[in-house]
Amino acid sequence: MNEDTKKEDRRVRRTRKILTQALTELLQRKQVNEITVKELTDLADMNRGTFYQYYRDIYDMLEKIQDEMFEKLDAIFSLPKDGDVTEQTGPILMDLFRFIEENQEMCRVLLSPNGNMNFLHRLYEVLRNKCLHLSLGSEPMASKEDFDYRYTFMVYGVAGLIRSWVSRNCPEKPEQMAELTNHLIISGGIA
Amino acid sequence: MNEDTKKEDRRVRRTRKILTQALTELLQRKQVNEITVKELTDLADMNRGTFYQYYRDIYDMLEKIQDEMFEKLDAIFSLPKDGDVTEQTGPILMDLFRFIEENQEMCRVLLSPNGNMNFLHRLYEVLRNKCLHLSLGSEPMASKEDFDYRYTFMVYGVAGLIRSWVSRNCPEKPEQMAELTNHLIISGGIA
DNA sequence: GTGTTTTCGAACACCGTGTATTATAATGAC
DNA sequence: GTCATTATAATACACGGTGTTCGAAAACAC
Repeated sequence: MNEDTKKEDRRVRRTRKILTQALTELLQRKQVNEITVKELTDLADMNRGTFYQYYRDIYDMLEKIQDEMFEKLDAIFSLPKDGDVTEQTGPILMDLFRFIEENQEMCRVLLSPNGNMNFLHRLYEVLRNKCLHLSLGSEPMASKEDFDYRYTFMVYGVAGLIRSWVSRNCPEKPEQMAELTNHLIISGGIA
Repeated sequence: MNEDTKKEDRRVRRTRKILTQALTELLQRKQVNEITVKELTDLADMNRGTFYQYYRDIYDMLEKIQDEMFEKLDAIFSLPKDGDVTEQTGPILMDLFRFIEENQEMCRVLLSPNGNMNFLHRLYEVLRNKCLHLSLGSEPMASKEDFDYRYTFMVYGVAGLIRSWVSRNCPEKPEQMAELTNHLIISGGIA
């Protein structure tokens, strides 16, 4: 029994899981704003009042699900790595794409047109702070703003890759995507 | 009296304008899902029933506002250009950034964390189909998928530039942004 | 001015919301 | 297995926004 589960009753895990599954299913066919708590709990075959024991409303639920995802992601990036390769983006990107593949269903939904802009922004922050520490020093000269725009260009580019990948149901392997990404951000004139 | 206004009663224009202004104001301080029709029409000092004469609900309104924006944008890109410079992205990007600057308030809201993923996707489509016709043929060899990912990387990169720009209240001139963008997509290894 | 169109004010039923209460069932510790 | 604890179910409730309707008043185009 690990750190995550020991605090939770088995019923709580079950309830959260079923609710999340139901929400994922609903999000695949309609927008968040069209989803009611009643509808969700009906689909989950669950008492409506139980929902409110965990979430304030549908949006709160979606946010909490995202919180969980980014907590896990942070945990992955906080793991000690072999040797001292903290400057290498390759292995980090590998971890990233593996994680996204594992959570592709939710990622696909959240990055779709019906998705959530906040999710994209949080992904952007993670990419920027944890995955893509690049030195743009090789460029001859650039202002602070210039640097920032280049960085943004690159980070959003990677976010776009991820969106495209999951929307196609992840046909490429995470390793391939990590390699492609690495290539694009290096040969992409921003390195 | 031009094509756009002749169909509309002055009152209709006024009503639409006031409602749009009120929505823009509300969107700056709260999320879409927290906005009610009652609240909107109260702020607009307008009968609630009048709202329903034009929109089904808040989301419908937001969508129709976006429709208008992209219609205008399409119109701009359909304008005949001097000479035969259809292969040049520079002037097109200039038009694009000028348009975004003019509509920066709404763009800022729609690209913020409280924003609308559908708007980003539509922007993506416009960029891809109208603004960034690039030949990636100079690359030695690439599969169809590879090409697509590179393209996505670039287009999302530009979308990121736009988001970053409007979120800072457009400190740079549209011309500067067009130039920067042009530089990034050309020297950006994708050319 | 006249006919038309829009907005307003008011009323209405409807339904999801959020909360509370009690009873029942599942769980974990022993 | 027993027991105390905790989660879920069942039900009821008031509340408020929704979406629609109607006639009256106002604004409009000509």
